[in-house]
Amino acid sequence: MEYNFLDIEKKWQKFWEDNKVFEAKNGEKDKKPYYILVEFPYPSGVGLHVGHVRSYTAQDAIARMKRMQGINVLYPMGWDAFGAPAEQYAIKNHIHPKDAVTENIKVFKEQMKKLGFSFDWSREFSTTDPEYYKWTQWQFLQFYKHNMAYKATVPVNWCPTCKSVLSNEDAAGGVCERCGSQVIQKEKSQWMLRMSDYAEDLLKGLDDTNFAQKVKLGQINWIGKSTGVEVDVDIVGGGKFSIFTTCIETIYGITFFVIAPDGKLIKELMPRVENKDEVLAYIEETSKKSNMDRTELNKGKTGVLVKGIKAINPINGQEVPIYLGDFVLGDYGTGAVMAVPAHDQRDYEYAQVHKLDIVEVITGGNIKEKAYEKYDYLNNNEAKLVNSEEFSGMSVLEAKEAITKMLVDKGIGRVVNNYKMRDWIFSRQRFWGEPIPMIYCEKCGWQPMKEEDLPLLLPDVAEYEPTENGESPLAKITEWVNTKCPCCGGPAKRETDTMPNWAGSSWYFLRFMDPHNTKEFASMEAMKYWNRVDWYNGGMEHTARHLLYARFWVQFLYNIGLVPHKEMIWTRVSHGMVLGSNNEKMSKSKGNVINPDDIIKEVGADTLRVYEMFMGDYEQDAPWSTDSLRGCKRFIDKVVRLKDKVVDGKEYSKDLENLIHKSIKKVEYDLTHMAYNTVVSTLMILTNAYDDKESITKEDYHLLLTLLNPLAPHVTEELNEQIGYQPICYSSWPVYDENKTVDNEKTIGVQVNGKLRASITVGIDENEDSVKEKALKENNVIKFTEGKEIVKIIVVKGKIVNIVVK
RNA sequence: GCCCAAGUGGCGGAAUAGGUAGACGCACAGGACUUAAAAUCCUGCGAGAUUUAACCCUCGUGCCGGUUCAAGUCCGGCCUUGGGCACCA
Repeated sequence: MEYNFLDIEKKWQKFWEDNKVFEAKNGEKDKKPYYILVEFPYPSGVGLHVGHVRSYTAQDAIARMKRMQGINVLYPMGWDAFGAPAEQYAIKNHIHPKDAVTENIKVFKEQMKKLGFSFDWSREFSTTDPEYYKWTQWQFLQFYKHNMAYKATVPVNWCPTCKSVLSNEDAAGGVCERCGSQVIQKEKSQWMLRMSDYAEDLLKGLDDTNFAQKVKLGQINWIGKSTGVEVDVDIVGGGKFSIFTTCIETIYGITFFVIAPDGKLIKELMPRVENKDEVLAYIEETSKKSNMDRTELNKGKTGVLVKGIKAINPINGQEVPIYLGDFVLGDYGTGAVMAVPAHDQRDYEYAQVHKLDIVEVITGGNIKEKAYEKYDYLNNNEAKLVNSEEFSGMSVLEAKEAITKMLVDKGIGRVVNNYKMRDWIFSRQRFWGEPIPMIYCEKCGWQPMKEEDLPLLLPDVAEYEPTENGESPLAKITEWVNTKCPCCGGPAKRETDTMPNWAGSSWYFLRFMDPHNTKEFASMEAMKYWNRVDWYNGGMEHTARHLLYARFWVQFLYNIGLVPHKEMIWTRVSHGMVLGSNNEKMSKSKGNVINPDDIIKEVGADTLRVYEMFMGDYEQDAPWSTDSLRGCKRFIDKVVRLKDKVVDGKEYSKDLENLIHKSIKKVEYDLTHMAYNTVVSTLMILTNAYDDKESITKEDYHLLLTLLNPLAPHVTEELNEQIGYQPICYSSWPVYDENKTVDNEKTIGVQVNGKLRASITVGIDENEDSVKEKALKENNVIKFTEGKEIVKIIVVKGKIVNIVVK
């Protein structure tokens, strides 16, 4: 029997929409609130990906089950629609990005509706809506007013051919993605957010979340805390600088210092440098290299001696040379390092290239071949200091402590933490983003716009190309740029850079709690009601950056009293990708892309949903298999056919009761533990058991349909209606009876010396002696125990018997 | 290089607290129904030996070792694949 899934799915989608079944109400007191979130998509021109279907279905299933359990579920959807692709598309096709985005959103929304996701559409918004970005801009002003936003000159990736600023992604490999020319570094004045001030709080805040461990680790790695000592170093003939090290125990091994070519220090030293030309040339060369070149090519080998200036090793007064090397970064630590070639492989290679001394200060390695590094000597209890004056003979840990203490006591050392995480570069030289609401006045400097003048709308323009010198296209619109200074009223100019894509997505989950508020970005009352995002699902690719930005944003809002928790996201989980059938990432060029629309037409949304839940471990990548999809269609068809076996009956069939209660328990547990694939297999087992019977009761059938409903909502509603029940979306989730999930009898294995030899059926409360007796009577057990001494018999109740013989 | 995850049949994968490895599905093979096909139903399906036949006979969860009455699961050491970070001092 065929069922007409296309009509059925349309019918129920309309029913849910007409009856506003999935709209969540703020402040509902009788129900527990629960906030389920999936990352809102970037509405690209290619439409929804089958990967979206996987995570949206998973969260949808939880939402549907929880609603039936009487919980007030918030499951919202919106659009993260600012960003470069829409702008590129607009440039190519000469249409306004707004129009492209509107069109794409329409397609996405239609696709989502066709999949039957139970989103609360009444809360929908796009980050590109002025009513939304008004508040993004407002929040930027709060950052500014609390001295958390500032202007700084930072190097950006610059393509000299396209005359355009590139993101790190577009400049991968040091080559412009569009035209292939060499990317260089160009200094630009940019808005920055003081995110590094929050490094420690972002680290500590993780304790107040329930993020998956790998997500936490991703955050920790990104923040990159390291504890070490900052030491002042005097320069021969006056002046000084500082270095940062995590290996202070090796300080006697210093044979040179290396300073960053892009740092401040070399600029200060310049007047005293004897080989100015050489040094300047090296600085110039470095500035041409993108970060990619600096990190990937010529690792640790390039550099130039700074002639005429020597530094003094602070611990023993030795004079050593100073080098310029591009492996030292101007914006990490102090922009200068002590080089100990004997105990750092990078310094070691550098010393070899530049023919510098290598002095061993920790025993245990073979420094003739390579550096004896931290990782190795810390794991060697025998390692002792040498060539280190009074510290010689100490263990590494003793020396670390003693040397630190001495430097601190002398006032030339400080214990400090450094973080890899930098401040957030918040400017983009792009049109399609939130305008930054700042105004520059010759007299008053940078001034924030008045809050009541927000939103600062993006103007309509005809051209989206950046200017010759890489300014945002907004710079070309003089009538928009020229304005009055909010402070003195004199002539002033607007900031023409826009915000990054990450801005709008850093707080959208707060807006969903109160999306129509015109007075605030979200009321404290609404946020207190929903409390926080209970369950946030997204791809692993966003766990580092998006999540970190969002947490930073929220922590700032918390610190100025605008949100109820310092962490507004409780659980964060990630899903695996849906790969092409060839086990590779889906892409147009590989020709392995599956379009959900085609699948819906062919087998229906319910089948697609069930298949994507069944395809494998949710957190793991899984390849697409059309054969397996058909198997899921067969399963749904079987459920449909079961209707012919239904007879009246308000109770579960006696012989199914046990399996039914077990199934309820397992489906409920697995759904909330992301074991979606076993939810499907459990329901297949139940279906097969029904199918083995001549007839089943209406109640049996209704139960199966209810359990399957979160995954396959349309067909289950239809069949449920046909047997005369009220809609499942208005029904309660079944409650299992623990007593009825337990088997009265169980078949357990009997082992002899750990090898399975027989199986016996035992009662649930059968005493140990009786079980032992049964086990020993088995023919095969006798065969293996005959003539041997029974040492002991282990009986694990309901599980196994193991007879140990000698 | 560092960090993380994962390695189980022909394939996707199951095994919730160390307790009968391979649930469920796919593919494949044989059969039933049919004029035929599709659909459906039934049977088999890790490897190997042995056998007239059958069997819980042996081996088997990436490799080597260990702990345990018992290891896919725990411990130590490797190998491979995928992902993230990467000259971070």
